[in-house]
Amino acid sequence: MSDKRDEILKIGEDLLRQNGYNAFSYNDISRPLGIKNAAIHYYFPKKSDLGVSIIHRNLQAVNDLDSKYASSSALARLKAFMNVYVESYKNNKVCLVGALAAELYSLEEDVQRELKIMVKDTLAALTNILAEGRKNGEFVFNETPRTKALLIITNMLAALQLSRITGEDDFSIIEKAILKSLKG
Amino acid sequence: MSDKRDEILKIGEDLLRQNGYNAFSYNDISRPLGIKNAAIHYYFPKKSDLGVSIIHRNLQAVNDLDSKYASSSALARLKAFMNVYVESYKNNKVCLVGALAAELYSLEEDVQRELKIMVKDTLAALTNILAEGRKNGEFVFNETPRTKALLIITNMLAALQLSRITGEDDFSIIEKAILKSLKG
DNA sequence: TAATTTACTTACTAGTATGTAAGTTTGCCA
DNA sequence: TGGCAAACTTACATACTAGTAAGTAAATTA
Repeated sequence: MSDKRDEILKIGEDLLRQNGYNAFSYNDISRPLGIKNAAIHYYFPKKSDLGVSIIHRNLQAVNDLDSKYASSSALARLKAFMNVYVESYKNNKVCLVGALAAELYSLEEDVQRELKIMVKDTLAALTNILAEGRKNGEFVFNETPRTKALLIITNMLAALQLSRITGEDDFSIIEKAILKSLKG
Repeated sequence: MSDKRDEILKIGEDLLRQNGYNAFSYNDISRPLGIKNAAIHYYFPKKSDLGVSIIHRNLQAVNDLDSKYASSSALARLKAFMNVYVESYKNNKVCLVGALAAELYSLEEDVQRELKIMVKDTLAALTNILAEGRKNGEFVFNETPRTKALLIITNMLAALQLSRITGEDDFSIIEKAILKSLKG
């Protein structure tokens, strides 16, 4: 995989998560790289190809994280999971799913399809962490693991969106409340 | 306030909440109304004027709801509040805040400003309902009222975004979990 | 060394977006 | 009945946008 292809993906993802999918153009990517917009089409013929690749890269990151921490405690795995959102928060970005979900019906079909896969995988990963954590006594909660995962993911996803607006440190408040809610 | 102005606002809001702010044009609004795109500019010279008005209309709706149920129980008020999201869910739309938050930095300054006001007001309204509900024994929760409000709003906001993707009835699962979490 | 591939650039098409300016129709009001 | 304002339309300017086609220099491979 070439350097430039990776740089394009990185800049594209940044723009997508800062401004939205329909708010960035190939020129916005090519300009900081000092190349022409047609060069982006060389790597990603259509914008949807870029969109799909950005999601794919994130999906791999989720899976890599999952296997890297496979033998760690459920709490460590949860914190690694949540850290993805913490990093986003520090950089004033929303998460990929949150960025794309709002514009869902304006997205090309292949992008929608890849997004669905990512959501399914992410939700499954968190459900798994929660289920194991409860089994070994690390976590306490009343909902089913999948329901609790839904609650946590929605909290984190929207916390990123909201705290950009309120300007307060609402993200951290929510983050702490989630961790507290898992203690008996 | 003219009929047409209201129709424009309604169609604009629908498009905004289905596809996103940067995904609809004045033509998308004028076509179903059988008028020309320049006619929309007559009512809303700039797109940001339309954006601001759409938010303003929603803000009023939140406040109207607030005063309409002023003398009702906290649970009834909470249910009225949550019903706004339930209606959105039925129509496959995200909420206004969720739609705009994702594209925040691509929005014109006046739209960003109005959005901030709406978020502040909405959060204050829910915080109030929760605080009163706890005071009179209707609700039980450990967090501060504002934190609990943040948790509930993020749950609802992102539930709308996520359930469009998963295709499951995850919205209803989350809705029930929220209500249950307020019982002692 | 010749042929081919990679990684682009140049130049362009076609379509769409926001927005403006000037003109037209319709109905009301003095 | 004359004038004026509301609610448009017509026509246009400007600026992007995604995407394509053809060409090119440099590196790689046969």
